[in-house]
Amino acid sequence: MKEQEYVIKDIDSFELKDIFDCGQCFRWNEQKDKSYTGVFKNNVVNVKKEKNKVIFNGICEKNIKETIEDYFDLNRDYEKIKKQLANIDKYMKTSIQYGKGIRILNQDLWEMIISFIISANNNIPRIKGIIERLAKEFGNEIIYRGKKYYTFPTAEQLKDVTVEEYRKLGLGFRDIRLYETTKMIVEKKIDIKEMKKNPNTIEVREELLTLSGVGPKVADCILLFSDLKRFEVFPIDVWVRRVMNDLYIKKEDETKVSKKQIEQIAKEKFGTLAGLAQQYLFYWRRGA
DNA sequence: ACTCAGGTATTAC
DNA sequence: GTAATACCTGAG
Repeated sequence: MKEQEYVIKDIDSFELKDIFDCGQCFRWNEQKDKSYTGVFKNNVVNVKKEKNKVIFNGICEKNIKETIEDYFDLNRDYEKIKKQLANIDKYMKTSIQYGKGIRILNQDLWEMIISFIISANNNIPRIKGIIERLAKEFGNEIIYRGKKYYTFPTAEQLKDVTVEEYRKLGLGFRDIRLYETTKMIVEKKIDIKEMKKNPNTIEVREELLTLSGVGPKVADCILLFSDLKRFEVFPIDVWVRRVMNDLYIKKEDETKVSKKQIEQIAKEKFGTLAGLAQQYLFYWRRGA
């Protein structure tokens, strides 16, 4: 396939570091020239920011302009969203200033399910390593600028992988979860295509929770970061618990703060934009 | 050697 | 329902 290019001038709310380091994705890596290269669906793309321009270059299955507009959520007015959230209080204002270039990517649902199962009780370098090894072992090769890249393996491609093989790739105790979840999806016990059509987030969440390795936090990450795009959820991990306690609850021991309390505060403060608020707060507190 | 990291599943009150 | 505990692995 041939390289394509797409250039955008004067775009708001678009900073490479904020987008790729805010915790939503695992397959974008910074290059020597400060650009980022990543693999998503059957595409390999390099993104570079120069002055008032953003340059997208890569191998895309379809038209690069449409591919990028969809993946980078370019048709959403983040300036408007940020204004709304910044009005809530001074903490939101601060965190939004910090992560002003964040955009929530439209990532593949299946990839997000597997990626966030892997993320459980794990650290980012290791999560990224595992995903790369999975892709190299079971995904498709794409050559871009003389270098080999690998697509995220489909459910079909993981169908016959054994628990032992996963263990060899360093999955650890998540091996069985990957195996079982893949099986459920391939056998259509859970139909992830139908999920996208269901506007009832509560129902979709319940369905996700039946998958092995998917608990409340992972389910919410999937809902928020995949192309399900449910902005009303509020994934609570250690960092979010920390920042919510620091700002709004102020208990001595943050680990004793109940999830319920955090959820309630998130709902009344942030409403349908809770997921976005979570991202700004998470990124700010973590100080990436 | 030992702790910790984007939690979940299991078991026990 | 809510609380305690084990769990692969590899980096610091």
